[in-house]
Amino acid sequence: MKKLTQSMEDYIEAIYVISLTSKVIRVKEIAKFLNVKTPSVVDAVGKLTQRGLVIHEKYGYLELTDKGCELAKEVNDKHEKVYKFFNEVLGVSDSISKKDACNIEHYISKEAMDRMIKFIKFVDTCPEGYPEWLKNFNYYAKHGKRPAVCHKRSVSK
Amino acid sequence: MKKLTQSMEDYIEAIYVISLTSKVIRVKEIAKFLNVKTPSVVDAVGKLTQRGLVIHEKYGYLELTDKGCELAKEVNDKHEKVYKFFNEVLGVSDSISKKDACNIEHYISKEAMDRMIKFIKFVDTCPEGYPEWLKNFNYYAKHGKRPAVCHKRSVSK
DNA sequence: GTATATAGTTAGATTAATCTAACATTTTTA
DNA sequence: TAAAAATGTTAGATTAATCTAACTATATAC
Repeated sequence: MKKLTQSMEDYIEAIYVISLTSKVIRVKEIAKFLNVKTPSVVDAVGKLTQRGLVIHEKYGYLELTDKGCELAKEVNDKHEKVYKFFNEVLGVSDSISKKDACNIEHYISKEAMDRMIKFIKFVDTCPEGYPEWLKNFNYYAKHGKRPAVCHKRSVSK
Repeated sequence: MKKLTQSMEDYIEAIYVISLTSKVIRVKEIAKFLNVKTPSVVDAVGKLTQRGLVIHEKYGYLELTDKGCELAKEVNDKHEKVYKFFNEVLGVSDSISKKDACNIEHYISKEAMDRMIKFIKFVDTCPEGYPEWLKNFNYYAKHGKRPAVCHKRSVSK
């Protein structure tokens, strides 16, 4: 089956995200979520329905099929991970990280995705907690130079 | 002036990149570079000409105006930096880094770009050369676990 | 239970990016 | 220098994503 377009990915992801906090899903909510008008949503939902990703009772509620849900989760997962990487590793602000993730999620390769995920894990599982080098990077990014070296004594004995 | 579309950015960047290794630029080369047909190029060049970014002698050569060149460099710079970050920091393969950079260059924010650039610099200006933690990350990405700790003696005296 | 408000749909237009096929110009070459 | 080859352009079609305006269905409120 052909890949979804960026736009269709947005729609299916929106439905998924809305479903996380909302019992029922309506055309209007999707429109609001994505900042588009309702006819655009109807159009998109029609296409997603044809592909068996969404079920839509006319004039009624929407839901994702299993396949649709799976796909939506994949897209959203990329979003979350790119967001986390930009925000937590690179230190990009929340709002910009969100925007960037929104766009990049449609384009980034599996391989790069994998590396970002591993990078986050690498940071999160650092034996000494939040790693020194990342602190130093944040300092560097902010001040344009490394922090003054702290000639700390060896911990080993 | 309105922002260029992704596609227009591709065209202007292509012209710039071709100009780096080629004395003269023709419609056909751009088509080949971007994997599109010549009428698409003619179309795009028309639009870029209207915006004062390109000069095109009918049936002849093309060149970027100063403004066009500046813009093209900006786009290409993003490309280069994203490529470098993916490749050198995240350890993504050359070819995939290139493809990802190609897409992401159109979407990434100034802020994230800035952080990536700083990250690369942070790595490149590490006082001890290629940083230990990045070696460790590469090991981690490859093997799924950190390298066995080397209880090295303190260097300080 | 009818009128009004809200939500959803359809029809038709617009913009952007692409293509193919036909045509025009320029360059090459014999 | 005339024919052939290569390159560039134009016209017209297609696909995708969006919109507005008009219309339809459902829900709500007296």
